[in-house]
This record gives sequence, C-alpha cells and structure tokens, in this order.
Amino acid sequence: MRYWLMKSEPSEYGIDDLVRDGMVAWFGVRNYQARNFMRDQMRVGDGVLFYHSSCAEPGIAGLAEVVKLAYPDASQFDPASPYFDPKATPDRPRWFNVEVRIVRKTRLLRLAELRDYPELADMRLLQRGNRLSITPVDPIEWRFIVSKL
DNA sequence: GCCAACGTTGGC
DNA sequence: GCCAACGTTGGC
Repeated sequence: MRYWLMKSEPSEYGIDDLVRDGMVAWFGVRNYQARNFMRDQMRVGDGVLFYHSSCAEPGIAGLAEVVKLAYPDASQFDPASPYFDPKATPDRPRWFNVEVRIVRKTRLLRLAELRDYPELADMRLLQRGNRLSITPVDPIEWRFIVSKL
C-alpha cells in the first residue's frame, strides 16, 4: 500500500467534479516520471491526496483511492484531443492512466499551511523546483496530513 | 503576467 | 551524445 499526491487544476477537474462523478480516469499525464509512477507503482487501494494546482488557493482538497491499475490512455490516440501523441500507437502506447475514486472531500489544506509544518519539510511537493503532477507521499507524512484534514 | 525550474527537442 | 533553444508548470 502506497500513498500519492495527484495534482489537478480545479478549472479543468476539481474535487467537486470527483464528488459528482465518484470515479475518474486520470488521463492526460504527459510526463515520463509521473507516468512511471502510475504504470509501475500504483496499486488498487493506494491512497491519493487530491491537490488543486494553478488556482487562487492551491492545496489538498480531498482524499481518493486507486481503483484501477494503469492501462493505455485513450486520449493519446485521438487526433482531436489536446493530449494526442502522434508517436503513440495502440501496439506501442506511450501514456497510461489509472482510475481513482472519491473517498471524501476535505477542508482545503492550503499549500501555505503545508509549508508551515516542520513535519512536512521533506515532502516532495514542497521541494524547490518540483513540478511533477504525481508524487509519492511518505506514510508518515500521509498520516500527519490526514490527521489535519 | 512574471519568472524560476526543469523537461524536451533537434542540430551538429 | 552534447547542449542551446524552446516549452511547460505552477506559485506568486
């Protein structure tokens, strides 16, 4: 059992959308490190911190969990999709996505508050220059964060 | 809108 | 394989 933080722009897909939908395919990731986390390490039941990025109040907005192992991301084959990848073929897919379901919407634990906790000083999300949209979360950090939600 | 940080691309 | 140029992310 592992823990993850997954970023989404609420203007594209926010916690309220996940509450409405119940479950969602995490398609559109086009970064190899983030892809590898999904494809190689995520397992059904893994915990997910749902994070709002690129918005007025960035922070953790809810808890989710992985419900489906990674499989080829359909949008890479769709010329009409902004996520289309001309170098990907069904035989040799390049991009993958898992599916996650809502556990619960939480209070917004803002980025600024995360930065205030010395317990979270080593969190990957908070490291200088980090831009990865999917990062592993240490179990101790996970428990600490969940206790603050 | 700015810009630091970092990933990707492509010429050589 | 190097590395400059360019593109993207994402907080502020």
